Amino acid sequence: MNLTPLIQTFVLHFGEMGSRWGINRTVGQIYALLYVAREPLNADEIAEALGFSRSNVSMGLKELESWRLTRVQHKPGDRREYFSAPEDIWAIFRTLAEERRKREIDPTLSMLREALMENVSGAEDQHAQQRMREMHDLIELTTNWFSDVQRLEPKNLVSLMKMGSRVQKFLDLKDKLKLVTGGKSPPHA
Amino acid sequence: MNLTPLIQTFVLHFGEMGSRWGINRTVGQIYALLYVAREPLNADEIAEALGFSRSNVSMGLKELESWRLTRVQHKPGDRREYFSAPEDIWAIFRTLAEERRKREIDPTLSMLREALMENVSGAEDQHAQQRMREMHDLIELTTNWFSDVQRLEPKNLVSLMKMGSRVQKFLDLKDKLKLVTGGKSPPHA
DNA sequence: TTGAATTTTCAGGAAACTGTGAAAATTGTA
DNA sequence: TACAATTTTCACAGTTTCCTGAAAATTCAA
Repeated sequence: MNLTPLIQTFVLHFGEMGSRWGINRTVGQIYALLYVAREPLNADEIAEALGFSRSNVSMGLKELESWRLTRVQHKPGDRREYFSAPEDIWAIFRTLAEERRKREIDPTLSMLREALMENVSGAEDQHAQQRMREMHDLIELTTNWFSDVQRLEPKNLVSLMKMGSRVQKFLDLKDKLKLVTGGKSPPHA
Repeated sequence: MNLTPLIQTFVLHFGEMGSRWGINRTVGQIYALLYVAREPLNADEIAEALGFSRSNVSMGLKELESWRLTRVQHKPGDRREYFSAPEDIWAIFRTLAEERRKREIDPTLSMLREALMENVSGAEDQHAQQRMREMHDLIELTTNWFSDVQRLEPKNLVSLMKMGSRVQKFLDLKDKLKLVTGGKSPPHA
């Protein structure tokens, strides 16, 4: 690895973290490198910088592409592809959340919905269905809310977050004044 | 596995999902089983139901305990320990979030803070530091907000979530009326 | 079309992770 | 204290995942 110590620490950390998240070390390191790099990098430069084989880098980049986390561009007079991470970290965050939803949450919700359609009789199964319903409702509520909120302008999202739990006071306000919504029922209810 | 088909599907699904999340299959299946079980189960019952060795179950349960996701109780005249998942799924969710924060987010924030303290000169490192700062700020903002919001009563949390992005309208209201906060600066700013 | 540059695929060795049974340790009771 | 019940530890065999180099495929310029 011919990286500055600063960048090396960062890259190694995300390699480790990746493994805990079911993402392989190579992929974590490649993305960490792209994320901090000043310029887009080609596959050879990545392999060189991280000490991985060229083919390993190729597979890692494909994996990242399947997550829509990279941008590819070309330089004039150079056939090689140059990879980078998006400038906007909120965009990265959103993409990550969308992909995880598609790959993990949605299949889980489908499985739960099918299980809840079953007509069961035993007390064991009835209880299990009740628990699955609770899980289904929680997952559906939180993910719908998450994608709702992510549609806000980043600026507004930040100010919402900075309010933290004081947002509650506005909900109380709403209950008292019945303003704005005029009593319409909420979505996803 | 001598489980009803309904429960078996659920258990197998979480075994698979677990692997994608860096949680091993055994642990995922054990927790799925505890989650839907009507009664607390002892280790032998779990091993029997899932077809795992007794020792594997023992290790899986220890792992779950280290995540604070299980409750242990005893039956009168029976020395064995009986395991269950908490009744309240919001509590499970909160515990999971707290543990992940402790294990993954906090170490990452420390690493980033240390990297940001470094006094660097090269343009490469200066850019890297800038990117790390953006990441640090985003992680800190979202996790602080998350733990703030999780302190709300579940009932209020649910109504907040059901509002989705319409919460924005209340922020506009705040800006117009300068009510409630009276212009105090927000936390974590 | 040819061929050099580049990327991708893939078989198989290396490394990491899992799951087991046997043995050790712990726990509770007589 | 002794001992039976129960839980935990651990070395190792089995399995999965990772990574590589060699070969195949693709791309593009001449």
